[in-house]
Amino acid sequence: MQELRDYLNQYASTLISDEEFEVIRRHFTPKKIRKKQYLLQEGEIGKHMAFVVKGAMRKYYIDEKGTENIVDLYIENWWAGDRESFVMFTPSIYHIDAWEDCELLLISREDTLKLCSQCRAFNELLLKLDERNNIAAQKRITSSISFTAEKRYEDFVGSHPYFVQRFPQHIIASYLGITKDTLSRVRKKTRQK
Amino acid sequence: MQELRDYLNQYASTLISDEEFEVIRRHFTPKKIRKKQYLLQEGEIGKHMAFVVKGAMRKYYIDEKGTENIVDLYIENWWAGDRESFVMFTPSIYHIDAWEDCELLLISREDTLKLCSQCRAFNELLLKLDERNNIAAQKRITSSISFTAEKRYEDFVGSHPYFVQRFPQHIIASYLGITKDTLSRVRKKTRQK
DNA sequence: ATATTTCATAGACATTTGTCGATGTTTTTT
DNA sequence: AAAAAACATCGACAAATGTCTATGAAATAT
Repeated sequence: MQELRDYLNQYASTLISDEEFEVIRRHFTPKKIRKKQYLLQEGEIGKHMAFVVKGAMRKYYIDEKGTENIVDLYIENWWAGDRESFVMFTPSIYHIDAWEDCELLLISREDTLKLCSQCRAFNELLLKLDERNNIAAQKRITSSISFTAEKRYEDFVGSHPYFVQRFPQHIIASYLGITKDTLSRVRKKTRQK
Repeated sequence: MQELRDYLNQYASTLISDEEFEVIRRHFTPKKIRKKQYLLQEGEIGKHMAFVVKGAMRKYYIDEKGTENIVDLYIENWWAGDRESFVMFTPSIYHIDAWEDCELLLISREDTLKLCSQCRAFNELLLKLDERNNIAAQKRITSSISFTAEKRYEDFVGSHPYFVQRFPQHIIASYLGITKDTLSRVRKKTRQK
């Protein structure tokens, strides 16, 4: 759990006390899942958000052709989950599975709301997290609607170097909204410079 | 200001009292801007978020070729601003200007934080708003990295019918990350069905 | 150690989307 | 009312990206 505490302290405006952390800790459930296992499957309701203590995960949906379209990637200190399903209690269109063996900390919607009203630090965390997520989402949208494949990849490598080491190219290509073949071409071109 | 109050009540878990609204109201500054005027220009720090009481706005950045790339559109009851610049106090890469004459309510970063800690309803609002924004952003990302131009437009018309009436096609095309010519083709194809 | 699966690259070709210049219409400005 | 600007569409061509099949290397499972 120390990982979560360190993480919270990064976001809180003041250090989290032992008692405070004890309250927070009690609302999370540890869970381990092995490579290739699902945290969430299409059609299910995403009852939990998962803090990634260790491991790597991906979120994707499967289109009419049966192709996996990766929409999110997660490693340590990221939150995995389908926010829409989690908030609205609607069936998810996404799958989330483990790309590596994972250690997670789960929290339910109910406990999120409870913690949020009970614990100042947690409320703050959520606000800042969403803020950060929104900023990141805006950047990703800007990039995906107006950059070429080449620039998108450059950008990605620059801002997420760790992801490049943890996931193979065809996964990253899909995350960027291009095919593995196009990514391969882009990399070749870059190499020649 | 009634517009803001109605809006807040949609999000608050309980109706907002007169005193409470008075506190909130005091933190906002009304501002009118005419068509084509800027709310924010590239290089400036986005010191305010703007609640759109009336009118229509767009947010875009200008690339090396001098092309405007629309990244966001706003009409009544939307929040306009560059969140990154607003939160981090960094110069914005975006322009935000009025597409129609606008009535806005501005709030500064400082006042946002103040209100947030003073007023339960406002804190709740921010949480829910960010939540909704994140969900919408996820959808837009999913759409822009994995749908064709045709499906993206269909999707857009379905979820934002009002925008279609307020903005010309070349603006919407840019928002979707395609050219006006491609959108014109897509529409022609759809018409023939 | 061997067999199997996953991964990255390549080339040929198809499809989608972008670019550009032209045209006619509508809207706005003067 | 006339002139100017903004808008939507079109066609021809170019560029970017997708599709598919094949190949060899690397990683993983048996």
